[in-house]
Amino acid sequence: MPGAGGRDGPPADRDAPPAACAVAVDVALLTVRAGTLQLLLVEPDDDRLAGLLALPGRRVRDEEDLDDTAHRALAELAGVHAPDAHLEQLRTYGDPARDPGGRVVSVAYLALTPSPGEPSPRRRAGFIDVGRLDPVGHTDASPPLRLAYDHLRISLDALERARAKLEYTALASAFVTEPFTLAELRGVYEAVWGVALDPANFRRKVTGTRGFVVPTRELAAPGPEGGRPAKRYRRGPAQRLHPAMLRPA
Amino acid sequence: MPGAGGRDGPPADRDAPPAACAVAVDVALLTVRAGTLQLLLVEPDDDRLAGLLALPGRRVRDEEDLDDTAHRALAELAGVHAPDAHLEQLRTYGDPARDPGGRVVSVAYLALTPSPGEPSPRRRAGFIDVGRLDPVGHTDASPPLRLAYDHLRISLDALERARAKLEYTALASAFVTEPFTLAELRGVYEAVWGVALDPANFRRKVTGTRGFVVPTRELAAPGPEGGRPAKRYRRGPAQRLHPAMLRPA
DNA sequence: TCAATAGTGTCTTTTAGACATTATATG
DNA sequence: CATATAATGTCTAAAAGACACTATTGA
Repeated sequence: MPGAGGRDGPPADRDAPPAACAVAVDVALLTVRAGTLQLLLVEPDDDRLAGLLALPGRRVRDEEDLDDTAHRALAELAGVHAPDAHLEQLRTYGDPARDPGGRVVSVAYLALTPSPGEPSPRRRAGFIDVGRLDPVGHTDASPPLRLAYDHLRISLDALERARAKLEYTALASAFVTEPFTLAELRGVYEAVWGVALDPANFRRKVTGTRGFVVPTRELAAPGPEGGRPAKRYRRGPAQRLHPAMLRPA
Repeated sequence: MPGAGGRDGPPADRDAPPAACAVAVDVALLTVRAGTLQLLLVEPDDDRLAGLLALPGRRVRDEEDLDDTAHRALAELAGVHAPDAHLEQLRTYGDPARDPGGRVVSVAYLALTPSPGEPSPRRRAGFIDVGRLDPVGHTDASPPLRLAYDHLRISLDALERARAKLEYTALASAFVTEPFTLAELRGVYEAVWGVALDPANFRRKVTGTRGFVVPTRELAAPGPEGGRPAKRYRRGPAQRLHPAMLRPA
């Protein structure tokens, strides 16, 4: 609701003044590296949070659009400059107690990018395998990850959003660089969903969905052990998949 | 991003102070009445907005959860008390220029309820047919509706969200009161999507999806012109539909 | 009886899944 | 040649869509 200036009518209806309010943006950036889905995390500067990891996040500046804050958080805190990344709002987390230091309403974003070739992030930032977010099944070699604030919940929500959106949108191509092979695209689904897909049926589904991918005339170089060269494709204009590509039960 | 208190490290990295920031909640409440999908709108108190309609919205109070603000906006501005309504976040609108009176970040909600028996809202509030939101196809009897701020866009986003969610979730039952007949549930899909569905195939789909609806032993009274009495059902535990009920092309 | 609405059965088309087969590369 | 990966074809099972048919009410 806008109208902060003068909308709320007679004094009896007027809301309480804003007092100590803060709006921030936190970004859950997912990428596929080495066949696994990974999440970008940073070490908070706050010493009171030593030993914890957090999503990159920044306060929203005056006159700054929320999307710009998201890009700035990635750049300033993780050295990630990804202007072409897919960026969408996840949801807004507004529990009054979510930050013990004061009320902060956080607009969480989901970002999807192809894997940066190098371990790009400068600063104290890096990618973790999303499997380490799972509250169960940890080992000595992979202790349970501790995230600051409610960032574990945000991360899990982002993960579920990404998994769900692969089903009914063409978003998987946001994880690969153009041009790409269908094996690469299939690898995205397999990494995000954690399942193996039948290459033949996957191909039939993808190429049979109008506008999902468009073929080029290029061929990819085979791997070191040979194999038929794969055709390369680019993203098509389709946003939604009809019908959806359902996760195997 | 929380950590308003002390997270941002050295002064060089510190974000600008919050200054004049405001967070509000706007609610797009949809219901099905008389076979059509309708949206709840109110008249803003602000005289500068005379002639416009708006979504019910309120500032978020200190220590108030966002969901609570949504319920309060419905109650205070439209007299709608619907604690059991389906309420979910739509997205957050943060364009610095969206409110000419000052920066207001608005967390928009989508609310779905069964039709209130009476034209319940007190105050200057009422339901409009969502067809009137369409930017094209207006007549003299139905002039184009003018909404305040960016509330037209929010309303259209809410509409599309509701339409999409009927496909792959069991959310349609949020529009009907229990117990309900399958014809009533089908009427929800037809009103929200604006299409006619085959009763037989709809029944097969709904009853064949585990946990969507559970039968009772009750029968509904036939209409004034007769007809076989319909069985009544209640909502089942399923949240998602597998596979989805796709909108007809 | 008829009209109206609820519910069932059946057939066809489409889509998904399993998996065999062919094609093109490396060593 | 063998092996590896890409691409195509075929069969079966599941689901969607069209629509005939039966069931139960009011007038």
